[in-house]
Amino acid sequence: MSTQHQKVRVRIAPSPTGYLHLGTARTAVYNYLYAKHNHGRFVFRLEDTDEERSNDAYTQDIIKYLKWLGINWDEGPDIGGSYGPYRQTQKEEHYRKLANELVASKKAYFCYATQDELAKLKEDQQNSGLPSRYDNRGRFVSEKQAQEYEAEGRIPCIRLIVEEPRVVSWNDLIKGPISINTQDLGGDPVLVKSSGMAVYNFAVVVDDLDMEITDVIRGEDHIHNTAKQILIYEALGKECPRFAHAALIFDAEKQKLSKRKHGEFVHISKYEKDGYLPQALFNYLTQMSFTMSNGQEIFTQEEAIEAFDLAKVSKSPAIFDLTKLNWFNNHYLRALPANDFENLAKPYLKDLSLDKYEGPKINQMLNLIKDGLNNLSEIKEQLTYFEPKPIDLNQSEIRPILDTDSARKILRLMLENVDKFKNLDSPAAKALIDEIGLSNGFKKNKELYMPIRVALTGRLHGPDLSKIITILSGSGLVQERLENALNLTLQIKS
RNA sequence: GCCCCCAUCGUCUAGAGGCCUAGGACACCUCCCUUUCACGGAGGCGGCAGGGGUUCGAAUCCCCUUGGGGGUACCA
Repeated sequence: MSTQHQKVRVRIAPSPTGYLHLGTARTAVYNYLYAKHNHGRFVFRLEDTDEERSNDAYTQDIIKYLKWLGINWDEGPDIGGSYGPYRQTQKEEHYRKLANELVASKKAYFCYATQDELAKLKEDQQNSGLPSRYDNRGRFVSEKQAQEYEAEGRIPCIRLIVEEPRVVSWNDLIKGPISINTQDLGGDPVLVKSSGMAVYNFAVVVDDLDMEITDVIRGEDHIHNTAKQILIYEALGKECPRFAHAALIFDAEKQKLSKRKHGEFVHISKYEKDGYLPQALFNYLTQMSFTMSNGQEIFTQEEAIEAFDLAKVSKSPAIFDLTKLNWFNNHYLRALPANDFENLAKPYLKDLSLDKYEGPKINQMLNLIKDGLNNLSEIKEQLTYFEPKPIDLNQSEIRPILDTDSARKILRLMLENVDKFKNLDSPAAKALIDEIGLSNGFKKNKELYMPIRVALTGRLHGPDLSKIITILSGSGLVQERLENALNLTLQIKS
């Protein structure tokens, strides 16, 4: 194949009929890695032939989030390139011209069948238990009949003549050999709609030819399209690129990820908003169906480029596993330099009333919980007890810890010494708690620490107690909460 | 219905006929670290869909069955 001597050129060709989707992103990742691995070019093109559903807001979203993921293209509608235009709607004339040439060379024909006729055909076929397909009737329309249809005002579409039966096959770079009989393709496929716009399968082939695409890497939902497209390449007298079809991404019920069923969970923007790092998502998407030979799972984009190999991409579908994504994201969050983490985390504090804290204390809070985060949107829930609001101590898990003589004693002792905690760093605060406890017969155990933790946070679990006190000190909240807890447990006693 | 693709722990996978008593990761469980949680460390649970072949030998090759998925538009 001559393509083997050419420089690799691949593309991602989304249609702007929805926000950037996990499946599209994964396909983009594969194409990008393949291009970079082979020192080739990566092209971004818009397949906007569906004028009904296309929307510029979707285009902007797709571009934004592909870039967010760290995927950059060498040519595209936004940056241009020497193989443009990169939007199909700008190539309408071009497609039509090529289709007309196919008609002139008797490889295609005008088909005057109406939507109603086709619907009737389909219905009849279904009623008689036959597979529904176009019956190629338009091939045999006489010149005279055609003129009559024209006179009637019918506007034809253009269909490709497909030889049947015949086997179309290719060696898929992911799946291996695939063969499809032309009889199963549904009849002569439309090339140009009666609206004058090229149909997806035709526009794709023309574009891939125009852009000298050497490798087409896409989802396996395109396998039958590939057979049709190979036929179009042939009719055009051109050689095909190589094809690779990746298995789809499923949900936990093994259903294809879809906007309809999964809503915003398939949108990349959802993950950005929830506080997932692009490197985590990129890493997860890459390793989901691809394993490095040494088994390494955490890797940089550079390492992925170096190792990527389509032959090692799994043939079977993978279930999108949020838990595993969380693991990756936790890893990358922890790996972030403190400054970067703080800057990324700040926006997630906006729904918390933390005005009374100074910048350094805010940063301390964030670093307190950094190691346990799956994503940034978990920050809010984990820091609520720093807000100057009352704490609910009557929860069934919490209350019994306060209602003991020993708890009342330590709370009272802490209150007596509360001023001493001001301006202490956390090791000093820890030493002071221990000193207060030990000199009053406590041991360094739950009995000493848990009532304090519960009084201050209303929770059984959380970061280091002395660090919490350090941040809370100076706000007046330590004293207020110790008093509240003590009063509560004294009330119930009397 | 018809066509195509796929089939190893719950999930993602390693495995290209002997290295497999099937390896790793996530999740889960136990223990350690520790005042709690998280992080980290050490263990554990758990799988070749079924049936026929081929072979001295099969998770690996072939066939059938079953299961899952995708496609069957003048959508992309």
